[in-house]
Amino acid sequence: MLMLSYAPSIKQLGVAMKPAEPTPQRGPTVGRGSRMRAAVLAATITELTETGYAALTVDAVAQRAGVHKTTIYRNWKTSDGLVADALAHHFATDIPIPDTGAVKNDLRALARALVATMTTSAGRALLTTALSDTARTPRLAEIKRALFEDRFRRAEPVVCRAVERGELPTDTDPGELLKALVAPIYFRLVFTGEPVDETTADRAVDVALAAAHAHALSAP
Amino acid sequence: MLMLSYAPSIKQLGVAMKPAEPTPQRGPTVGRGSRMRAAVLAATITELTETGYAALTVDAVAQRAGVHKTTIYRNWKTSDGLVADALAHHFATDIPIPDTGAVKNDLRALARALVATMTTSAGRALLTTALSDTARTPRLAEIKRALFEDRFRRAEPVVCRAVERGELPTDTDPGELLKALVAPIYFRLVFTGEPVDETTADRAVDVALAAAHAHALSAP
DNA sequence: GCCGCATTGCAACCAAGAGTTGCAATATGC
DNA sequence: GCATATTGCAACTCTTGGTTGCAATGCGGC
Repeated sequence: MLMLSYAPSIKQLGVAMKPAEPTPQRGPTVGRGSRMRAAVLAATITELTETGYAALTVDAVAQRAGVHKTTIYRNWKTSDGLVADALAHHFATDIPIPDTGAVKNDLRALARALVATMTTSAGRALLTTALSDTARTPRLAEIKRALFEDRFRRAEPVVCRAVERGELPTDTDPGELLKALVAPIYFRLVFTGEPVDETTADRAVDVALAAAHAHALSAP
Repeated sequence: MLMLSYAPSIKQLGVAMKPAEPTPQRGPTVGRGSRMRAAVLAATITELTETGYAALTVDAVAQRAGVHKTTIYRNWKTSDGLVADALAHHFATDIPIPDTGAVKNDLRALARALVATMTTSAGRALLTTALSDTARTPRLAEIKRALFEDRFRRAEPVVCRAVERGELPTDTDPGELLKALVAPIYFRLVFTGEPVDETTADRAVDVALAAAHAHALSAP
């Protein structure tokens, strides 16, 4: 399905992707292994954004990374594991939790940050990959959970503080409100394909706050 | 096995298929061709629900349908076309548009109908298939559009009638309200995997109505 | 500087699925 | 019953996923 014509300059392109900054958690092994790792993960992300998850080829990733196919198979058990590893590595940055003193500002910051990350090419690749077939690939399902659900949990204090300040009804469920906040954004990204920008984020905030004030977001 | 009937809307979707009627002037021929067709489409749905779209093989569909692989390749141009055809047939039933005289009841009927169709095994198969890789398979993208967006357009009169009755603010945008209605349902189905039932549907109605009354769903 | 060892490159494999083709068998509509 | 279109069947090619044995090379320790 994927035609791969041999390009002699691929090795030059692959190395220029990401500076070898492997963040070795264990000290001594800063050998070629980690350089290979960084190159392969970067190449995987690039391949995901360009050809998509369904058409991803291990050979293409290997050539883009300037590495042989066998090396990838020896360092990652499956191609799903490779993709999951690359996505987790690329999206490992923690979302900053705002605390401006006003719910509306805090939620706007959260929603806009979400829109910002998901409208990048890597963000779209993450969406299509995480939603592709997680039922059969536990590793991807785990990544999905980590990248979507766990971010909720970190954002819940924003809602709790608002309730304590009296800005929101006491029966407001933090998880419900956050889901009501991001659901329309994800829906547009995944289903309708409408353009999503800061206006979309701000409108989502208004909808979620209106629902909370109407006591429609109490604990289920 | 499910019995499938012909749906005239398929041809509007542009799904690649060979017309089963060699003599169109004399009505549909109920020869072996259409029996084969029905069996193959039903087998495709079953395979989708059991093994998923990514792992779908034409051979498996053929064996399940009691048909040879060649027959499928001769009647459908690509496997994507087969899947698109099967999904379009299976979900060709128009959602009934309620008109009870009260918005809340109408929206509840819509939301509950959506939940009912999407919580079946075929509904889940539709979701995972439509979200798998629509960027590279135009036919699946078209099916997605037809099955998600177009249902909105048919449901818009529900909102328009409510505005005319004075139940909703005059600045309410029908599309925005319907998107706010279904987004949390799809979000739970696709992302969080929470159990989705009629309670979820009713809560989505409350959220959407609260947002509309707060003028948060005006035209964008 | 040199050496041992782990890692990588390489080519050759195997397995499986997509898709095609020529021909025989068969059911359908007349 | 017969002509014709449709299906079954087997064999084939091509691509991709994934593995293996062996040679080559880079790394860290001395």
